[in-house]
Amino acid sequence: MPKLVANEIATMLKKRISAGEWFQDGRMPPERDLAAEFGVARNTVRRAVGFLEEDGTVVRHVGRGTFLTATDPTSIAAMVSRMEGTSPADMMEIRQLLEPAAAAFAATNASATELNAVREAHQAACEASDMPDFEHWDAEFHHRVFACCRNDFLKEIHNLMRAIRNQSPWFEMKKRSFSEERRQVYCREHQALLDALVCRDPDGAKTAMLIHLKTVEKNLLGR
Amino acid sequence: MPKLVANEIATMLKKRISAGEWFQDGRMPPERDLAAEFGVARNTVRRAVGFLEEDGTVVRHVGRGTFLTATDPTSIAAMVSRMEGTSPADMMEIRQLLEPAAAAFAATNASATELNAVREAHQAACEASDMPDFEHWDAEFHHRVFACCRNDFLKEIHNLMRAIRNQSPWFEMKKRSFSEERRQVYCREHQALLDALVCRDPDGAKTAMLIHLKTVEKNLLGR
DNA sequence: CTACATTGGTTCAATATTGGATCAGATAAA
DNA sequence: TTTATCTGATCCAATATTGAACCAATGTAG
Repeated sequence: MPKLVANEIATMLKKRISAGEWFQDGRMPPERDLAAEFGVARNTVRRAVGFLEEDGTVVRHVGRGTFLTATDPTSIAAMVSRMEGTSPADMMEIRQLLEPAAAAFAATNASATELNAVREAHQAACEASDMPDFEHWDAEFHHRVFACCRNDFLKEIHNLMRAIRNQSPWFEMKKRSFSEERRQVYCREHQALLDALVCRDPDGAKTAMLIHLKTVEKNLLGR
Repeated sequence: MPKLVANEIATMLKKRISAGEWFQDGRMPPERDLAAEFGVARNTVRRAVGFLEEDGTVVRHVGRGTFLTATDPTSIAAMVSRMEGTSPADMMEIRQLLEPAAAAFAATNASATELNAVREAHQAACEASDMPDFEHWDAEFHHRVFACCRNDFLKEIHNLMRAIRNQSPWFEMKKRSFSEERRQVYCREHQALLDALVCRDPDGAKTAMLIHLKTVEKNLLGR
């Protein structure tokens, strides 16, 4: 069941743990200190830490303190939690690695039905009236390109990237960098990519995707 | 200025949900906040949210809040479990996409310390006496190349691939395809890659990695 | 060893937050 | 007009948070 402030505090604590905050001695600050730091009552911190105790990321001892359990860095859960802290710059670098290649795969592998799905997402993005609507169809467009690749693993990697980018700090960033002018540029670039796909032109698709991602990077990171 | 009706608000909310706005903890803002944000009475927001509740996209709890029900397709756990079923062919395709690029990054970004770590893993693999030992240092060699990339996300993707390949069906496959002769080929190819890295030759490193992975693919998939 | 400070464990009453429900009046469309 | 919808307001019920006090286990200084 979802929780409120306590849950948010638990999330913050997890982030700071996975960022390596208290790894030197594995000991967390006292609950009273955390309460003061977060500006909430100790009871609330206690609930938050209770959640961490439930998933076993932490153990508590009366009179001694709260300690991190030795998390296996090779566990998939640990990897995923580290991935969630991916910086926008790192993410864009990998997108520029994967997505042009995916576009090239798509040009040779896509079925007519799949290409139609890409086209539909493109048109919906072009007709979108506001930022969340456009954002949705933009993401859907990229996702449907990956769906054409016939490589399930690649598709899942893209799902992972999409999920990371859907987290709130990213959302704020995208909202800041959005403008009607940029939306129209994106639509033109999507169109170029779509054209290359229907022409079954792998190199053209690859190039079109790379150009598009360079634009996105410039808008998002401001460089 | 068009008037906001409950239905329109409902569709706006749906868009924002599908754009990933509140996925971080699945909790929507309080109705009173939404009412203020949309500049509309709370009753109207209540009807709008009521529609979302009817389609089951949302559940409401008195005193707690309104929560998204859609967790599944975007759940990271679900993605990872799908990834675990990745076929060797799909995996090799993505390795050939990522690892040559990673090798190129490594050639330009690696510190001397990191290059030494790569060399150590290479030597340990060359001196390995049995297949599990070699397998370990081989994986470690590739991992240390990724560690040179200065892109944490890329490093984690490689961790993920490594974890998947460490599962038992993969191990059996690797055991079948192993031979002393092949081990020596791998060592020579690793050496070529290492040489390119210490020469700070991105293109050479990329090519060496690609050649190596083609060999691995041929041995593993028999084609 | 003793005395004291620190820290997590527990409980309780008061307050704040949040969704649920209803009503009278205003506004707009048919 | 009639009908439907939105508004602004009020109260209720369920849940969360607060602030405080006290307990028990542990560590530390003397």
